[in-house]
Amino acid sequence: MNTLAEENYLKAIYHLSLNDTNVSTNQIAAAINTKAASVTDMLKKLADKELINYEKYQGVTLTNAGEKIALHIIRKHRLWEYFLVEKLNFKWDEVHEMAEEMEHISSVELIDRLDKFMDYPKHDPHGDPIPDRDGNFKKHELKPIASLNVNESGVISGVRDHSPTFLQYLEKQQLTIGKKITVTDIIEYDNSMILQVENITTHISREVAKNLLIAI
Amino acid sequence: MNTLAEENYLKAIYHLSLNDTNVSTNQIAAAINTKAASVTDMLKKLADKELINYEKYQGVTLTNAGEKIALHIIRKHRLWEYFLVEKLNFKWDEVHEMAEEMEHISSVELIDRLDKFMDYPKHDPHGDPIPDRDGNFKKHELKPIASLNVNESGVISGVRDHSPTFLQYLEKQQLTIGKKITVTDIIEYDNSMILQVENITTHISREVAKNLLIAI
DNA sequence: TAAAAAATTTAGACTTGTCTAAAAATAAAT
DNA sequence: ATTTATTTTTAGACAAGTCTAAATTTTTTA
Repeated sequence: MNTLAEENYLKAIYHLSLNDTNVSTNQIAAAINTKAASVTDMLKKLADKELINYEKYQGVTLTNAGEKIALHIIRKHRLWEYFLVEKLNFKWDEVHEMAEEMEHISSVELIDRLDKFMDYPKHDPHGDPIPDRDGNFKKHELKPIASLNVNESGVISGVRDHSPTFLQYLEKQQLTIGKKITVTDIIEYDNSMILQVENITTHISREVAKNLLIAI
Repeated sequence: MNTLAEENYLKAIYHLSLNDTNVSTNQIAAAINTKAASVTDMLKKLADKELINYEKYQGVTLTNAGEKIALHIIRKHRLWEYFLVEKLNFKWDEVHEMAEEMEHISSVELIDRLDKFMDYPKHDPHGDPIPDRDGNFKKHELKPIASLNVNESGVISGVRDHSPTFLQYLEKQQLTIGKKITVTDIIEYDNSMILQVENITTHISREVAKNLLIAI
């Protein structure tokens, strides 16, 4: 088994890999809240274990083995988040920190039974896909509301910013997963958007529109 | 917050305190699977934090603060065990190791909601009492089946040995929590006992009779 | 009650994961 | 294409938790 620190590095590298193929030392340091020197040390260990491909100064990629571990941790994180929201009635902005601890519980059998108990959910409370036990998931293609034109519609299906502040704001505006929205107007001056969310009208900034995703 | 190691020491000391008021270094070392020298080191740290009363060579007791932490960990352990058995359908001999990890999840709110979700169970799958959020529980008085005479009865309410082997044996003999048993005979030769368990007759050794508990 | 045995503590070392400060390599800019 | 700035790595140190071996204290036993 891997240590808690190793798991956190692999997870961070996985997430960063979604934006950049090669992940840099500084990116990891920022993501994991450590110093670059500490990251370098850990990268050597992970490379020794053949969980990452690492060449000095060149950044890293996950090996298949490393990606498998990362996806298993992400599976656990997202299943526990689903559990916390659906069974224990937490709000979607409250569950991240708890899941951050729970994702390190090791039993595979436990997580498979949890999955079954909740009837194999496909997405976590923020719309992120839950990998199956083999690490497979279909990444539903999403695009920001910001990419819509006037009179176009979509179903809210994910967020790009997972911060509690943003999630709380969305909750208050009823901009939650599954809601159908239509862009009724775009204000030229600041590119902010007027949305029709079911029978409510909402005005969101460009910033929000960029971070709120709909299914393609 | 306390480290994982500290939590494990406090828990071990609590359990050992139930049998001996003063817990010795060697007892802790055995319980926690470390060496006596390591225990001494940790005892100093716990004493500095005022979680235990420690005087060199004299063994330790928990302070109120230490006991409170221990009871909270035990609360979490037992609630998770209950969850694993009642919600995820694990058997009572399968859950200890998993709960051993889950008991260190820190959120108090999480554990209180879990408690509510399961409708405030009073005992874990092995019959051990679950402390409430303040660390209170009524320790139901139990006695071993070995203390019964012929024709006396009782309801199985706990075990003294929590090992999977013992639990599996009991399961097979249908000697599980809540079952009513009556002693129909005691064999003079080896003090083994013949039990009537609902409509089944079972023969158990003295050893088993000592480790299987009924409500007084 | 003095010697032997057992339990406990101290001393010193090791591993994991982190840090700061300095050195080296890469990337950016004039 | 050099110099400058940025990024990354190395070197050396530290805290937590553990270990072995040796020293010390307590307990047991003759």
